[in-house]
Amino acid sequence: MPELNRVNGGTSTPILGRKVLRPRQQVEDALRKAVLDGQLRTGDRLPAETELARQFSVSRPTIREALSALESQGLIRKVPGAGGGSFVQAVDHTALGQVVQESMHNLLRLGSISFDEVAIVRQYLEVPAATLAATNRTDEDLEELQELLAEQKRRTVDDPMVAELDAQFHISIARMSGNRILAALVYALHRESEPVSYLDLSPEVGRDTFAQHRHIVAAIAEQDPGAAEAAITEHLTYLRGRIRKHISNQDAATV
Amino acid sequence: MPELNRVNGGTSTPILGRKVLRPRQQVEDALRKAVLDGQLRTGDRLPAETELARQFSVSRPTIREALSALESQGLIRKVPGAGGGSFVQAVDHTALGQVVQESMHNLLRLGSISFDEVAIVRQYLEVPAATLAATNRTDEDLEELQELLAEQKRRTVDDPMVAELDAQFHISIARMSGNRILAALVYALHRESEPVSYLDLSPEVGRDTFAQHRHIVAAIAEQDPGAAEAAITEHLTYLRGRIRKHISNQDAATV
DNA sequence: ATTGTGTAAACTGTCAGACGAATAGCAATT
DNA sequence: AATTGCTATTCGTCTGACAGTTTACACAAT
Repeated sequence: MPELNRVNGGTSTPILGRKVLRPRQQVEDALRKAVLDGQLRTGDRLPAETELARQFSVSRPTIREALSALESQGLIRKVPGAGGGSFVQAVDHTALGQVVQESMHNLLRLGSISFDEVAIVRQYLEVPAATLAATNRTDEDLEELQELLAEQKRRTVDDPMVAELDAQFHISIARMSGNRILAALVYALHRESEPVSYLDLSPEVGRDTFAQHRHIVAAIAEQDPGAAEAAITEHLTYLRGRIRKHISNQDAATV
Repeated sequence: MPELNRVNGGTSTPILGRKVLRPRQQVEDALRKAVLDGQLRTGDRLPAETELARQFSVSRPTIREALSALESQGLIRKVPGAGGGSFVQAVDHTALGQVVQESMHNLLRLGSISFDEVAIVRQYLEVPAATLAATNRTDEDLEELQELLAEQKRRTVDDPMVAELDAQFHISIARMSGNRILAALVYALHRESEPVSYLDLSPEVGRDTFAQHRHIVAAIAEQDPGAAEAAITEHLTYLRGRIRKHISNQDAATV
């Protein structure tokens, strides 16, 4: 009596019994495929929910559930009102950054990961980001960094904008690396680790970090990857010694 | 006449006009908050949809839409049937890995990012992963690596399991780093870059990479981070020169 | 010519109620 | 002990309706 399941590795592929796909799942899969295969392009408008319900021979709530899933993934955007509908979205690497940030935010809240883990991984990626930025930056990139520097120079350490400007500085460098995944990950990691918030920020530390930022920008200006790597490494090492302990953290704190 | 909007940075916080929250959004936010604040614990069962509809004074489809959003985020799991319902899930860093993998998969399909970007970032993270694994590995970790090595030794380069065993090898090392974010990111980056699939895999290359894997494991066994870093760097450098060009890729290919 | 107001149309958001599908638990039968 | 049948409880899907939102257009007022 031959076995009715074909054995493949550790799992069995049934000959007869296939897992049925529920209506909502079929609709969701079909629409996602249309988007990912390029059959639907960015900006294209999907038919109205009532029309999709007619085309797929399902009820409108089933369509709604499938569309909501695609919206959660960022593949479409829903617009109410006349001229509304579901529109295919331009999905780029910033969607990855946001999805990572949101997921890490939840995990931090749940205690599944720690700030230290976030901060350490951020540092692993900031070094190559600066190095690549030195190689790949444009003139406009450089101007932008210099403007950020000028804005930082105008601030004292008690200004609430200091943390935001620092974030913009590092996130911009990652963007200028030319590697979009690096940019997305550094964005998310930076936003979730909030390094400046945990820094013991005296006026002296403010001056030191500003000088280090200037060295980083100079290396990027000179398009010198080695100098950029050295400058960012020095900056991160300096900061590592000046972190207040996290209140909820039992381990040695790092930024 | 004072302005009715309080200006804060580039955005305005209205004094009077606040963006209204739709019923579904309120329900979703309330349930998410209950999970993230620890009011609901892993394994807890939420009330039935009809009961939640009664408690929130909304219709059941509205509850369903809110629950579906939470399920998309991995915060709950829905179970049909008697004894079913919505259960709070244990969310750990593997959820981050999956979310990143899915997002990157879509972005690759859409052409928003390239394989090279994925592969390069993976390499940036594999070096510290091996280094940390040398420091933080347990005896069980080491046994697992040695078992993976033994399994790899049994395979010839045309065996379809070679790619999977290589993936397991690298992903396991990242897990042994003890940094959960690193583990999650390396998992996703490895799964999406599929390095072995793009390798020009001759028997000689197979032997060389196996020897390199053995050096990596030896360094991890000795708990020597410097040796682990050197071994993984050598391995990645070796592989970088032996990649077939990506079919859809215009740039120089790397792994 | 420009601005403001009202209306209609077209879409999504939500509601109410019903039935189908899936599942666990329990009792009866073999 | 294993199998089958039944019941209750939940989620999944359906139908139909109304509410809310938005755009476009027509018309009146300036």
